[in-house]
Amino acid sequence: MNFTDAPTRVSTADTKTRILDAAEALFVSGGFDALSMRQITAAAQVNLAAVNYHFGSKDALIQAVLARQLDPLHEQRLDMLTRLETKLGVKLQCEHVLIAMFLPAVRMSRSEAPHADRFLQFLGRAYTDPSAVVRDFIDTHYLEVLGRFFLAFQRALPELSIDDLAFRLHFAMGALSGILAGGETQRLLKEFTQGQGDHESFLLTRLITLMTAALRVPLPGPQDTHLFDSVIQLL
Amino acid sequence: MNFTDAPTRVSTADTKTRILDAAEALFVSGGFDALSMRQITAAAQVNLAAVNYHFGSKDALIQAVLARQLDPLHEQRLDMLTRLETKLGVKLQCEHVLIAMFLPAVRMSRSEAPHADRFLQFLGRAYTDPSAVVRDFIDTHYLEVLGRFFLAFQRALPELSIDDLAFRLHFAMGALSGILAGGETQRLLKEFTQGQGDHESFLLTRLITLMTAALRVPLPGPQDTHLFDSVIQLL
DNA sequence: GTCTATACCACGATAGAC
DNA sequence: GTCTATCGTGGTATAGAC
Repeated sequence: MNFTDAPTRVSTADTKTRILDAAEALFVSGGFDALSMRQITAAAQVNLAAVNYHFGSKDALIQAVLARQLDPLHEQRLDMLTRLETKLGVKLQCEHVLIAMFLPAVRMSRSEAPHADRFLQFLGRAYTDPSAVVRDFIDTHYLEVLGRFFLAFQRALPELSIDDLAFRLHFAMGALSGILAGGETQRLLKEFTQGQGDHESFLLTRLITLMTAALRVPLPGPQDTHLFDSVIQLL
Repeated sequence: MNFTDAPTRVSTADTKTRILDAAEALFVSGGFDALSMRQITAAAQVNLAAVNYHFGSKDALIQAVLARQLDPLHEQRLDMLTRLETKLGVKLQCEHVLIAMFLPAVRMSRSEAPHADRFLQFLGRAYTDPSAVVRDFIDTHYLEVLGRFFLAFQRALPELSIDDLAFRLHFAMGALSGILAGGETQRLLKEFTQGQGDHESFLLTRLITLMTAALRVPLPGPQDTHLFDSVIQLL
């Protein structure tokens, strides 16, 4: 009496789920560009038109794939931030906020959910994929979470103006993307996956240290450009 | 006796140059994806097959467009770095190296070359374009220059191990991309273009301050993860 | 050597039959 | 819900004119 089949290579689940699974696997392998409707439908063993029927378009399909993985992540991020805020109150530092951003992803990759082992690979793809569809979705889908984290950063870094904080957060988030996109990704993922606590702590601390430095360093005033001007003299 | 024509909307130059100009203009407007062979050849008033004949492929064409603008930039960057190194010797700081990376772009945008005014727009596109072709070209084309700058950073930051420096440079360069890709781009470009020295100094100093902070902050040791561990306790 | 006309194949999307 | 047929557009390849 096997009404719920064990997951096999080609799932016996309904068409919609089969399409989602196939698209997700192909997306992790090669990103959005290297992914055609004909490939997806062939892998999922459904008809070419099925994607358009169930999701409306290729863009909508990839957004459904992204949402299925990112929604729980964002939930955990918000949850962890809330718990840290209530427990620490005014003692909340920007390091804590950064932890609330990074730790849930590591945690989820170790859960016992269906594709948890591939989760960090998926996350790396999603955050670094060059296609406009993926980037737009990440941005808009992040808005709510980012707004919540922005407020937390504001409280942790009251000495920064709103504009300055936005500037530096752009800087710091870009830096994270740079790390993920660069050659360090594999090493990071390996450490994240294999690390038994020590590596994880060390690497997270490392990332958070660099980010905190950029978030906390005081800016020179408009008149305080001695170094720059003196260099100009040399040229 | 006008053998050298004044630049008009549709140049009377040879086919190859006309294609390059048309592709460059369209690239600045909408990026690589929003750019088709049929659009390019129509704008350049040449046959569709001309691109393939002269450049081999659409990818090769865009690489030629990129090289025409970026080669002089890299030359100036290396030149400025060399001059700073010879003048400052062991007193070279990482701020100076960063200046050698950023200032040439600002300088070139104010030169009297044909399309100098559009240069920063072009640069913004080139460094943030999501397409794989553009990114790969930028990366590989940068390798020589980046290697040279990496050595300069090594001398300016002898306390960092090679691995650590590589990690932090990825971080810092990703941050720069984040700034360029984010909503700050327009403001930056505007300041860069309009600024008469004060704004330029201030913004460059601002960027360089954040980067220097991330490059110079000491990392906690492997055992020194108190903050992190204490936070873990809370959750 | 240059340039043109044209054919080719893969893509995403859609209408309409079943 | 599912399928087939087909459309428009993309990059590319080539035969042949000049």
